[in-house]
Formats: sequence, structure tokens, C-alpha cells
Amino acid sequence: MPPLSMFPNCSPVTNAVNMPAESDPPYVRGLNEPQRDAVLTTEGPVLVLAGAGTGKTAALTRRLAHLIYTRKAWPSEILAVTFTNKAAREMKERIGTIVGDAVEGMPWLGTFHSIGAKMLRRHAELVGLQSNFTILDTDDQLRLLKQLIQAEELDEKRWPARALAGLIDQWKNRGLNPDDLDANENERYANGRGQEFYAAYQARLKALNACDFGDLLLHILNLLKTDREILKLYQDRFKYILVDEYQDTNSSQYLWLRLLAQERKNICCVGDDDQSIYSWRGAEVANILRFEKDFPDAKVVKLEQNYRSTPHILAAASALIANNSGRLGKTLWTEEQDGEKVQVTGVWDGPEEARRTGEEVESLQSKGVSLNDMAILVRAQFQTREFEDRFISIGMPYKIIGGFRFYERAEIRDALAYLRVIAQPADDLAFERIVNVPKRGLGDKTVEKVHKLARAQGIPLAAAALSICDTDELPARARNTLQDLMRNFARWRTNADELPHAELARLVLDECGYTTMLQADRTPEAAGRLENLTELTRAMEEYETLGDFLEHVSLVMDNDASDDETKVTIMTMHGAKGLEYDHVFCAGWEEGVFPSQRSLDEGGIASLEEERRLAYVAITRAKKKCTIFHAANRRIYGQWTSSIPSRFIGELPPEHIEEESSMMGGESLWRANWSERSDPFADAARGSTRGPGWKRARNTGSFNSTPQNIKEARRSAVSLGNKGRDDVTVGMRVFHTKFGYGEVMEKEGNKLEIEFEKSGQKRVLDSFVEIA
DNA sequence: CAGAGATACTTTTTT
DNA sequence: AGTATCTCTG
Repeated sequence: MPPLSMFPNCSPVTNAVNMPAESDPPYVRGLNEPQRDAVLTTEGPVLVLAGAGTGKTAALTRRLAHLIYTRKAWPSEILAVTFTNKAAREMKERIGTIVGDAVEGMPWLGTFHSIGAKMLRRHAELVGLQSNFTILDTDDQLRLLKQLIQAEELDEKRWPARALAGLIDQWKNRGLNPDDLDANENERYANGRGQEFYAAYQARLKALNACDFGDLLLHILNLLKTDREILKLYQDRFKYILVDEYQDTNSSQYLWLRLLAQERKNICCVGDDDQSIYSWRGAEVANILRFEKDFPDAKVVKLEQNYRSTPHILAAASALIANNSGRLGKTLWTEEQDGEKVQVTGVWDGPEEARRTGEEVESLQSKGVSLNDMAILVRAQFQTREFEDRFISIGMPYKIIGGFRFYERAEIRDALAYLRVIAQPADDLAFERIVNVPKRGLGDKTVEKVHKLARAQGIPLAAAALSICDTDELPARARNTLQDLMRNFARWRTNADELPHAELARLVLDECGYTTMLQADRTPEAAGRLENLTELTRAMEEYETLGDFLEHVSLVMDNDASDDETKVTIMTMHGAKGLEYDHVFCAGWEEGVFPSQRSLDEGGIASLEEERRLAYVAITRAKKKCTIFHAANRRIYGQWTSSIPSRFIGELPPEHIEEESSMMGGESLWRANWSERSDPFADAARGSTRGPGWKRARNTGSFNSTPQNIKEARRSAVSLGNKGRDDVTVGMRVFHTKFGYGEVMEKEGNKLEIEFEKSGQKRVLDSFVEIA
């Protein structure tokens, strides 16, 4: 690849028109044929099917650079949508290295949501909002819905706010307004009151001058659909449209794109159906198929040469994903030759998994591999804990991506709530959040009265609070406190005009007693909370206005603390999409964990296939080596459960993997561990519903060699505890065929810790000993 | 009204 | 197991 720095800041050339299209501009050098196509086919619809590690981002950024460089469009005339803010940032950076400062003028590069927010601020009044509307996060949203449900005196147990939130989200993702719901959809909440609640929620949002994530898409979609002028405005503006991770777009986003691209049809979508892992969030892989229907003359480019992984890794991933049906079908290949096989390691339990991973990480580190080149991928957030514990105890630097985000912490949200009330007195949710934080004696009773007044007069809570102070409605004490608070807010609002907002934040935190409260707090977390607040005010300094900052907070809530230290990364597989590491450790590949129990219970085959795509994504993150762990025992919901290896392990071709079990007795022990728990239906079902994975496992005699059907596997993964036998007790002398005589030191379920006379202390299964 | 204690519930995955 | 929310009591 030629150094692009040879063309530093290459500003758009003036004679771009004369530039022969076939000559090689600097930014296409080093690209393969399909990549070149993807970059240079600027006119008309283009669909790029890009397999994992095929240089998709390179092609994408260069395409953008090409458009700018050849002056086909100003940076401000390109709509470029990415899936995450991080991806947007990276793309901006990479384009910057090609076209220099021109990238600064790319206002329309971002996620659908951030672009939606930007548009909505301009046209807010058209949907009944003011342009300084608040973007609610899930927490606010949930509280709001709870209030609605309570107001209707619905049984919250039967109709949880969460469920309603999920439905509304779904509807918005599908581009459905309350009026668009059919009877079927309506029936999905509170016996046919779905529409009613959805509409009430929307009305409430409007009153609060707020919108949720889904609204950022839906409001704009509505505008594009109904307002010809607006549609025209954006159709004219966006000469070129570029969409990354197209397989993860939902209906709403798809409809956006179709409307916007209708006129010029210069739309380029890049995606990989095999990496679609967000259907639970409304993403529709079918959008890829729809693309070719809507744009029949679309040029389809397939990127299939993989530059990332070794052949073994690639082969393993390809074989795995081949188990899915209805794929568009790509054949990834690589010019690389050697490389290590994918390692599959069975361990006893979760802690051992973490220990082994730690050891491998240390060993790699001692060989000179940077911690930054290693990652541990898990299915669900709770799995990170085991690793965190272990890494702390061995002093291994690590970072956990995802999990609680900075702006989701209570103290941060409290601080922001204060600022929100200052910036927007109508923000009831924020007001409610902090009215009694820190505790100032304004409890439920007081708040309820304020609420009542607010509802009666149709005014915001803050306004109601103000006027209730003029009455004798409240006891003197509460009234004085509330009055004080409201005076404070009035003063802070004046301060807001004079002080930089970071200063204002510090002042408010001090004066409202929040700082004092934390200082008085003796719990170990308090110090960290104070630090977080300092960090918050520091971060605020980077933004022009409070509004800018708040927008950043609601939309760009990722917090990769920019630390320069090298650390091992621990994150979910979802979080790993789009990333790559030399060494990848995949943890917890067990039935019930991965594929997750939920996907097995509900969602059927489609959901299982999504899990498989997730597995595919995980494996293809690895450049040099991929290690997969599965544990025989794991604590789930605080309960020890035994589980069997994930079916996905069985789907990996034997010639590309290397299997290992850390347990003595190897496979026989595995078998023993769960063959005992016989399922009454196991015999009947045996051999009938077995997937391809099991077939292979049986032939090669790996650990999961006892025939099991899927149903049984599910059971054992979740509902079977380790009761153990009760005729063996601590202190008893027992005999083990391999280790001889010994004394039971500890008993935990069906596991025994035994001090053997000859072989020392071992951990064995109770079924393997007999009473001596 | 606040703190203690009981009890229910949790774990996908994210903008 | 841990937390988060609800209920009771001072």
C-alpha cells in the first residue's frame, strides 16, 4: 500500500473533471479488483457485500475520499451513515488522512440517530417540539411509561413498563406511528390498549419537549414522507449516500434511505448478511434483498478476499456459518498460508476459565505480544465479572468495554438532571430525579402534592413547585425547603448566562449539597463518584454550549476512556463487531450461555441462526489465533449449573481445530458429569433431532460424545442443579479407581475435594468414588 | 420521612 | 449472588 501521506492534505484538484477515470488516484492503489469497483463506481446504486475482514472499511473510506477528491461532491453533500459513533469517528479520521481538512466539513457523517437528531433540531417545530428538545435515555423513558401505567391503574406486574417500552421501540423501528397500528399490534399490550398507551406516551413526550431514540428516526421519517419540501431539501443536498453495516438497518432506516435516494439513486450500501446480529433491535437482514428489488439496476460487488485471519480461523468460521440457511453466500478466501488452528479448551468451571485465560494472556505477553492485541469475548455482560475478578487478583491490566457507561452512573445522571432543569424548566423527569437528591426532606408526600397541582393546571413540575410555595398546601418545613430549592434554581439560571457551563456545573454541585453528600459518604464508592463528577465537569469544557454537551451525552454515550496504557480488552461479542485482534479468547461456549437460553427458548430457528452469526463474528475477529473455552460448570443466577459444550463447537471442522480438556479423565469425566442426569425422554429422542454438530462430535469422540438432543441439552444447561449424592459426607474415607484412598475434605454439590493418601488433594465427581 | 429488612427478580445484545 | 424495589417500623 503506497503511503497516502505522499499526498498530504490533497485539496480537491481544480481540474478534477479532466482526470481520466481509469488512471489510478493514490487512494485506490493497493486495492483489489472488487474493492476498486466499490470505490470507483460512484454513480447509481451499489451494493457491496463484504465478508469479514475483506477490507470493507478501506474501500468505504476511499470511496468517500474519491468523491471528495474528484469534487463530485462537497463533503457537506455526502450522507454517510455508520452503525456506531465510534465507527463514525474512525472513518472521519481515516478520510482525514486522505483528504486532509476537507473532512472537517462532513456534517452528515454519523449514526442514523445522530443524523436524525441533527435534522430534527432544524425542523423540530414541524413535529411539535422546540429545537432544544431533550433526548431521553431508556431510564427516563421507563420512568415515564411507569407513570402512565400507574395513572391508568394498570397492574404493573402484568403489564410491565419494560414490555411497553420494548413494543414502542419496535413500532418506531418499523416506522409505525400510533395511528398506524393494526388490531394485531394493538392487542399486544394490556388487552388491546397498546395504541392508547403509545399515543399517550407520545403526547407526554411532546409536553416534555422530549423525544426518545426511536423518535429520532420516526419523526424524520414522518417528515420525509409527508413534507415534500423537506424531502426535496435533503434529496437535493445529499448527492451521494453511503451506508455502512447495512445488514443492521431497521425498517425505519431503510425507508429513510429509500426516500432520500429516490431522486439521484447514488446510494452505496455495504453489508454482510452473515454478520447481522441486531435483529432483536429491529434490524432486518431482508433489507439487503430489498435493495436489489428497489434498485433493480444496482451493481453488486462482492468482497471475498480476507486480509485478516489465518486459513484455519477462516475455515472454522466458514464451516460454522454454513449451518445457517438462506445466506446470500460468499466464499471467503485468503492468500495466507500457515497459522495456528483454532483451539477449543474444556475447563471445569467459570473460575478456571478465567484462570486459564489469564495464564494464556500472561504467556503471550511474555512472548512480546501487546495486551492491546488480545481480547476476551463473551456473550453477555455478566460473564465479564469472572475475568475482572481474576485479572484484579493477578494484577493484569484490563478494560471492560460496554457495561455501565459513564453517563449511566447515578451521580452523573443526577448532575445532568440538575443541568437539565436549569436549561429546561419543563423537564419534569429531571426535576423529579433530583428534587430530593441529596436528601433534603422532600419525600413522596410533597412530590405527590406538586404532581397533583401540576396535573391539575397542566404545567410543568417546576412551575407547580413554585406556585405551591405560595399556598399552605405543604407543611411549613417542606415548603421552606422547596422554596429554597426553587430560589437556587432561579439563581443558577442567572448564573448560567454568565458562567461557562463547566463552571456552572461545579457551582451547582457544590451549592445543592451533592458534593457534601458524597464527601460525607463513607462507603468505598463515594470517592470514585466524586472523581466521576470532576471528570464530568472536565468533559464539559470541551463543548461549546450546554446544549451541545447534553446532545453528546444522550447520543454518544460511549466512553472509551482515552487511556494510553496497554490493556486486555474484555467485551461482548456484539461490542466486538468491526474490530480485530491478533489473539481472541471466546469464553463460555456452552449451551444456555452461548447460544443463550433466551434465544433457544424463544425465537426458534431464526434466533439460533442469529446466535450462530454472532459466533461467526466472534471467530472472525481473530487475526492469528482464536481460543474457545467451555466450562462444565458455571454459576448462573447464583446457582451452580452444569452445562454441555455449545453446539457451535461441534460445528467446527475437526481438521481446523485443536481440542483440549483440562480435566483429568478427559472426555469420560465430561460424560459422567451429565449423562447421569437422565432425561426421561432422552432415550426416545436419542438420535432423532440431532443437528450436524452432534454428528461430528460422535464420530470424533470429543467430549460431547454422549448422544443428546437439543431439548435435553437445554434442560441440562439450565435447570439441572448439582444435587450430588448424599451417602458421601465430609470426613468420610473413600476410594477412587485412579487416585486410591482418601478423605473427603469438602463437598460442593456433586463435586468432592479429596485429600488422597498417594496423590494429594484433587477435585473429583462423587460418582467416581465409592465408600471405603 | 428515612432506614432497615424482606422479597422478587435478574442476564442478552445497543442507538 | 447480587441488586433493586417494596414494606414495615421508629
